[in-house]
Amino acid sequence: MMSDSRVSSVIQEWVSSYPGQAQTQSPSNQVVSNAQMSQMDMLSYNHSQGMMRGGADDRVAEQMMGLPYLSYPPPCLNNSSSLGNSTQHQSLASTQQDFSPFLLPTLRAPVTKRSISKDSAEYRLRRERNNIAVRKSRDKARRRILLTQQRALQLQEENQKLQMRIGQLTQELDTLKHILSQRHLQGAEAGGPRESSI
Amino acid sequence: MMSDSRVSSVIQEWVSSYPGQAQTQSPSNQVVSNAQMSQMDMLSYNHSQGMMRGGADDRVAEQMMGLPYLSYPPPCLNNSSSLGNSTQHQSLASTQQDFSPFLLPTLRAPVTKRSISKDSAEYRLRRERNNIAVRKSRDKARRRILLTQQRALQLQEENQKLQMRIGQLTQELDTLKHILSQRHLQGAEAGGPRESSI
DNA sequence: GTGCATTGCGCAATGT
DNA sequence: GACATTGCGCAATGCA
Repeated sequence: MMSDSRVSSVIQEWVSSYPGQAQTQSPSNQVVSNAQMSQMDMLSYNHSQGMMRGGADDRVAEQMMGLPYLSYPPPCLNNSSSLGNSTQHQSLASTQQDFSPFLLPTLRAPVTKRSISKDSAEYRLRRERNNIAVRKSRDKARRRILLTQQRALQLQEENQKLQMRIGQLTQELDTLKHILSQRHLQGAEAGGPRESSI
Repeated sequence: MMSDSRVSSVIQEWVSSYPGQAQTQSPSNQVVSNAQMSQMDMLSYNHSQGMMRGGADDRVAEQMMGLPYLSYPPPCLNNSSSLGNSTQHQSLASTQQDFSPFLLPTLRAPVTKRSISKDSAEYRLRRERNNIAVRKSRDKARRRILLTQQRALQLQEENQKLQMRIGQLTQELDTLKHILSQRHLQGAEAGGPRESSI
C-alpha cells in the first residue's frame, strides 16, 4: 500500500474543484457599483486592488503579485451620512443622483430599478435564497482552498521522494559507470590481471 | 534563466504566508455567537462546518473532507422579523431582550454591553478602522490563496520533470546493466568473441 | 427573464 | 486597546 496511487485521490478532488475557470472574459467593471456604498455610509472607497474577478482569480495571474499591499487609505471617514440609519438603502434612485458628479457620464445607472420594497415577501424570499447560495458557495471555496493546500503538501512530499530516488539512481549509475570504466581499462590491457579490485 | 532556482521565489513567498499557524488551541466555540443572528433576521443557522479556525485551517485536517456539502437547510425563512428594516442594528441591548427567550439560559448575554451609539464619532472611527483591517486581511488571504495555487502548479511541473529524469536515469541504468551482463558473460567465456554487439 | 453562483463589502464577534 | 480573522447578510454581477 501507499506505493503508487498515493496522491491521486486529493489531486482528483482538487482538479474537480476548478471546473471551467480558464475562460477569458472581459470584466471592464471598474466602477464596482457605487450604489452599494449607499447602503451604510457611502464611503468613497475605490479599492482598486481586489478587482480581479472570475477568471483572473484562478489563473496564475502573475502580475497580481505586485499589488500595493500596504495601501489602505482611510475612505474619507465621512460619518456625516447615514446618521439617520433607517431606510438608507430603500431606493437606489434616490441616492444615486447624489453620486452623479462622481460617475462617468457613460456609466449612468438605470435609474428605473423597479424598486423592490424590502417589506415584500418576495424580497425576503430572494434574500433568503441568496443567503443560502452564499453559504454554499463559501463552503465550496473553503473546501477548494483546503484541497489546494493538501495538494501542495502532498506534491511537496512526493517531490522529496522523487529527489531521493534520483539521488539513488544517480549514485547507482555512477557506480556502474565506474565499474565499466575499470573493465574497459582491463579490456584495453588485453587480458591483464583479472579481478583486480571488483 | 529558468533553469535551477525556478521554484524558489514562489515557494519563499508561500512559506512566508503561513507565519505561525501550527499552534494548538482549543476552540470549543460551538455556539457561534447567537447574538450576531439577531442582527438581521435571527436565522437559526448553526452551520457546524465552517468552524475550523486558526490552526486547524492549515493543518491537513483530514477529517474535514467529510463535510455535509449538500446540507443547506433554509434557515426557517421567518421573514416576520426585521420587516421594519430600519434601525434594526441600532443597539445590541435593545434588540437582545427581544430574543432573550431564544438564548440558552447559560448564555445570557451581558446586557450592559456599554451600548455604543452608532451615531458617535468613536463608533464610526472604530468601524472605519475595522473596515480597513478587514480589507487588508482579505487581500492577504487572497494573496495567500494565489500563492498556494501557484505553488501547487509549480510543484506539479517540477514533479513531472523529476519523473522524466527518473525515467531517463532508469533507462540509462538498464542499458549499463545490460552491458555489464554482456561483458560478464564474455568474461565467463574466458576471452570469447569481443565486441559482439556493443 | 428567472434562478443560482460569485464576489466585494460592511458589521459584529472573536482572536491575538 | 488596537489590529487581525472570521462568519454572515446584502447588493451587484456573472452565468446558464
